[in-house]
Amino acid sequence: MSHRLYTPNSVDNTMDPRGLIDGACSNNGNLDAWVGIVDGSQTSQCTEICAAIAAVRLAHQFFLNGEFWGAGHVKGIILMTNSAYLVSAMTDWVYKWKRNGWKTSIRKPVVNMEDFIELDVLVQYLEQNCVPVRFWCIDREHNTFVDALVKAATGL
Amino acid sequence: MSHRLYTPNSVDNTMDPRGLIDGACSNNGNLDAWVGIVDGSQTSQCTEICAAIAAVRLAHQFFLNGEFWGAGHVKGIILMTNSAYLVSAMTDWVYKWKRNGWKTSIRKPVVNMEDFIELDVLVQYLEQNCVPVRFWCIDREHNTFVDALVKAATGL
RNA sequence: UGACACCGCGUGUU
DNA sequence: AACACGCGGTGTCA
Repeated sequence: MSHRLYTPNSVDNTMDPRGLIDGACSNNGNLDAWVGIVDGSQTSQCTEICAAIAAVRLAHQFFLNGEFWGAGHVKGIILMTNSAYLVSAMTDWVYKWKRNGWKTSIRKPVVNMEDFIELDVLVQYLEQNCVPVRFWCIDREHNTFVDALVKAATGL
Repeated sequence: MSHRLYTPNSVDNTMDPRGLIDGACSNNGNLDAWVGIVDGSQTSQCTEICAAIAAVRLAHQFFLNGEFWGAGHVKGIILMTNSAYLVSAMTDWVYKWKRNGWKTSIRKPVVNMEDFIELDVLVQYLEQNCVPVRFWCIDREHNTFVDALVKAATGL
């Protein structure tokens, strides 16, 4: 995949490990926060999932491998996104999909199945290692905080 | 029934009497063409049938009563809809239903029986008066023509 | 199992 | 304003 991954260069050691993620596709999408994905060939939904995957991978390095900032100071992560699609998928639909063989409500195959499986595996691994992972949906109006992080991360 | 019926305000006298019909339910459906039905309490299937009934009633006034545009210039009507349910029902299933006492393939009563009967009576009456009635199923992709009529009829 | 319709929500791009 | 991508639900039939 030809993703561009954004991560903050310098982060406060005591920062609350809540993750703001965002995905964008094509030439005008360069939003990011803790983790952002920009890809020109994927669908918008795919970039949202890939951003979540990258964020959870960071969480793995942080919590399990202790590569970032020294581990052990926090108890879980919260992924905040404006994608109701992503939140509903990871908090509701995945459980049905794993039961029914990844079929849509109209019995068609789930389109981003592989990415969702990858994300789910990473999340479940964290959960089993006592690192709760939560998905929060935040609305467009409350993105002032996100914008600030975007500017800080991209140096704009 | 609390239907709203749309018909064109001014129609060319020589217009081809092919009917584009459409039904929608709830608050966001105000598509129409020659005949459109909007209802907030019926099912989507019911509105499709009701739109067909309204269209055939217009055909009655046009062909049999001569109320519209002067009769006698055309030889039949074609109802174009995107509802495979309506087309299959009127071109295939009704004949079985009239034979088997309006029973589904799993021996349940046909849900919109009364509306189908009303429509069938109107259609048969036209047919017996040498006015052929045909149902065509048109797909979503070829709705450019329909959209133009919708805009003209609704004044958007 | 398949088909069609209707409705709702969100995202992305121009 | 337009396009496309994704999901859920209900109503109907074969």
